[in-house]
Amino acid sequence: MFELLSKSIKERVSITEEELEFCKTLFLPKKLRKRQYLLQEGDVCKYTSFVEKGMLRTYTIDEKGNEPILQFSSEGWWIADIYSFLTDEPSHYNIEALEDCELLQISKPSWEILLEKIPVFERYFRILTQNNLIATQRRLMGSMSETAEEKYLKLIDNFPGCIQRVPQHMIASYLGITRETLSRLRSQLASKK
Amino acid sequence: MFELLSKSIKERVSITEEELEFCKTLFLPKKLRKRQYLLQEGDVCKYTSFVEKGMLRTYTIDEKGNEPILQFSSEGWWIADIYSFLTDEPSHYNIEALEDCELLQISKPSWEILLEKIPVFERYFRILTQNNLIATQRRLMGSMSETAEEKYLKLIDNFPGCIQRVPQHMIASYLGITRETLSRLRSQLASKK
DNA sequence: TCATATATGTGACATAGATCAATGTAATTT
DNA sequence: AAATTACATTGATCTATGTCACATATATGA
Repeated sequence: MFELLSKSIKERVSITEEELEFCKTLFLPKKLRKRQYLLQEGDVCKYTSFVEKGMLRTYTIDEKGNEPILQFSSEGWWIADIYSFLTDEPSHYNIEALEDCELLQISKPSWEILLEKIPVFERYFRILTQNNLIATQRRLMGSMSETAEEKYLKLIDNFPGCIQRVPQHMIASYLGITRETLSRLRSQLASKK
Repeated sequence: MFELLSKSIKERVSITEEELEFCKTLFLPKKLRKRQYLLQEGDVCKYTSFVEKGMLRTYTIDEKGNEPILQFSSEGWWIADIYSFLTDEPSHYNIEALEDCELLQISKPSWEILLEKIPVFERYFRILTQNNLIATQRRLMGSMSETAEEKYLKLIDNFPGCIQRVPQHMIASYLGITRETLSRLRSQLASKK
C-alpha cells in the first residue's frame, strides 16, 4: 500500500524506519472510480494526495468553454491544487480520475505535523516542488514558442505512457490545441513516415 | 545591503539573529551594468542570486529566432536557472540585466552549507519555490487559453511596475506574442477607452 | 551635438490553428 | 444486443496573430 510512497521518499531524502512508520500513520487511503472527482472547482482542496495506482487530470474550465489541462498524474506523483491547499481558498481547478485510482491522502493539519516532527520532509517537498517548477517552466516556454506538432512530439518523448492511457482529446487539451488539430496532426505524421 | 534579503527571510520563517548573521557571510555582493549578462546559454549556473536593486530578464533563443522570456526579476526576487544550478548541466537560458543591478549571490557549495547548518532554509526555499510554481502554473494555463489582449491586461494587473520599467518588445516576448501584435493591441485599447 | 543603435508604429499580406458541421466508430450501460 | 454516450476523423471556412517591409521616434555613447 505504501510501496511507491516509501520509495519516492527514500529516493530523495534520508529517513529512518521509525520516521517512515510515523509518516504512514498520517495518511488515509482513498479509492476513486473512473470519472469520480477528487476536487471540484469552488471547493477547498483539503488534502494533498499521492497516487499509488491510476491516472488523474487537473483542469479548469474558462468562459469560452476551453478545458486546458494543467497536469496528468499517475503512479508515483503527488496531486493537489497547492494554492487552495495552502491558503484554504476555493479552488479554480477540477481533479478527475481517468481510471480507477488508489490514493494516499494527507490533510493539511497532518501535513503540518509531518513537517514539524520530521523536518526532512521540508527538504522532500522542496525537491519535489523544484522539479515540478522546472518541468512547468519548460512547458511554459514551449507553449509560447513551439508549434502544435513540436509540442505533441515532445510530449510523446517525455510521457510515452500518457498517449496510451489518456483519450486523444485530453492530450489536445493538455497541449493547448483543439482535438481537431491534434487529429489532423496525427494523420499527417502517420502518412509522412 | 542585506535589507531586502533579511526581510524576505523573516517574512517567511522564524530565524535568530545569529543564524541570519551566519547566513549573510555566505553571500557575495555583485554589481551588474545594464545589458551585462549574469548567465549565458551554455554556461553552468554557478550561483543563485537575490536582487537587491534593478531588474533582469531570463530568456531563451529558439531556432526560429524567438526569444521567449521566462521571467522578469526585480527587487526582492531570486534569480537563477535552477535546473542548471542543481544539476551542473549547461544552461539553456540567458539572464541579462535590464538596468544597473545589485545582487547577492550564493554559490552552490555555500547554499548547501546554508541548508545543512540552518535547516529552516529548507522551509524558506520550499515556500518560495511553491509560490513560484503556483504563479508559473497560472501563466501556463493562461498561455493555453487566453487571447493576447487578456494576457496583456492580466500582466498590467499583476505587475504594473513592469510595464514602466521594461521595453515593450520584451513585454511581448514575455507574453508570447510579437511586438507588432502588442503595439496594435495597445493602440486599440487606447482608442477604446 | 551628431551619429548610430534601439525601440515603436502601421500597412499589406500570409498562415497556423480555431470553429462549425457532419459522419463514423468504439465503449458503456441497460 | 440494442441504445446511449463518449471519442475520433474529415471537410469547408474563418480569424487572430505572425511575417515582412518601411517609416518614425527615442536613447545612447563618441
